[in-house]
Amino acid sequence: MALSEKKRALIEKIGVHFEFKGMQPLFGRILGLMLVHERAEVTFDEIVEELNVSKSAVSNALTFLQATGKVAYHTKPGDRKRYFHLPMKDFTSDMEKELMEIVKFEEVLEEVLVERGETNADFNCSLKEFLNFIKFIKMEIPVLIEKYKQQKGS
Amino acid sequence: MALSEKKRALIEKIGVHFEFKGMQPLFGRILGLMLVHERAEVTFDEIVEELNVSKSAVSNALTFLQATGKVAYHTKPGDRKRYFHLPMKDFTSDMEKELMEIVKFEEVLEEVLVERGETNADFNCSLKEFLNFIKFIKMEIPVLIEKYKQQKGS
DNA sequence: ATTTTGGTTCTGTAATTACAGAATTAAAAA
DNA sequence: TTTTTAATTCTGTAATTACAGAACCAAAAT
Repeated sequence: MALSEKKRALIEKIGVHFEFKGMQPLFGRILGLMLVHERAEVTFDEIVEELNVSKSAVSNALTFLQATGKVAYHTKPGDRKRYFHLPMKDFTSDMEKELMEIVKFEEVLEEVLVERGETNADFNCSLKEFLNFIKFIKMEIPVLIEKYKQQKGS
Repeated sequence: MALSEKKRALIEKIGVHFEFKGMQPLFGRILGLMLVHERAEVTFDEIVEELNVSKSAVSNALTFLQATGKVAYHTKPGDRKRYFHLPMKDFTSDMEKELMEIVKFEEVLEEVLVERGETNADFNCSLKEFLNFIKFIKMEIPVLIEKYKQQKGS
């Protein structure tokens, strides 16, 4: 299955996307390959061949991606290969985690506020406002996601 | 102004937080210093001394942090120094940008869907569902932030 | 006019990252 | 039993990152 030029370009684009999120380049490209691949699943060797990388790199990448829940695999009867794929079932909770990661800063800011003296009332006030805002977002994100699930179900 | 041990620890913690977001360690520690500092503003030299880093490192960091809008400075009459600080006014739009960054993936996924054939209806369907979800979140985030502003104003 | 202050820019480097390649292993096939 | 397949693990390395240090520069103070 030779990939089209367009698909190859997309894999690179997806790779860059995940690289921006702190992942190693190859890790993101593997996710990209799974996304654009017709079967939406790839074997170890297919990754090696399509992306032109070493087996060691693929092995490390798959170990990491599986450990972090980004990738899973299934097997087929009478076939020794593993078929790696994206676990698409629960993307909502994935997204929720990502969104909540941003508001994690709340905890640190709370500590900052405790540690700060009273000499700079203006700044302390801004900080408190910011904290209120973060807390608001933190509370509303799960509500938002629940709202989506409701709407979808109806 | 000698910083307390607790504040120093907090600076490191904040540094790690921003390092996780892809920033250089020092960049995050400078933001941390500004957060815990009583005056909530620091001079170039104060950064050098409190964080025990070179002037070049501080210069580079401040250039970057100002370019990306994370840091600003003001001056004082009869004082040549710049007083660097966090621009706390518009943290809501900062947060909005961060949240919207996550849903940027929508654009790439849309391209993926266009490029995929019809052979894997199941996967394509999951992809479409995921896209719907991302679009929903993308639409609702600005609404959420507006809601906060309303509530605060009243 | 020269020195000092506040900061920048350039050059080098230790440490880390992101792999490649070879050796290795474990299970299944021949 | 030997060989093949599917993957892992270990070792090395090119490239990049995150700084330090020194030289430099411009404006203000002396």
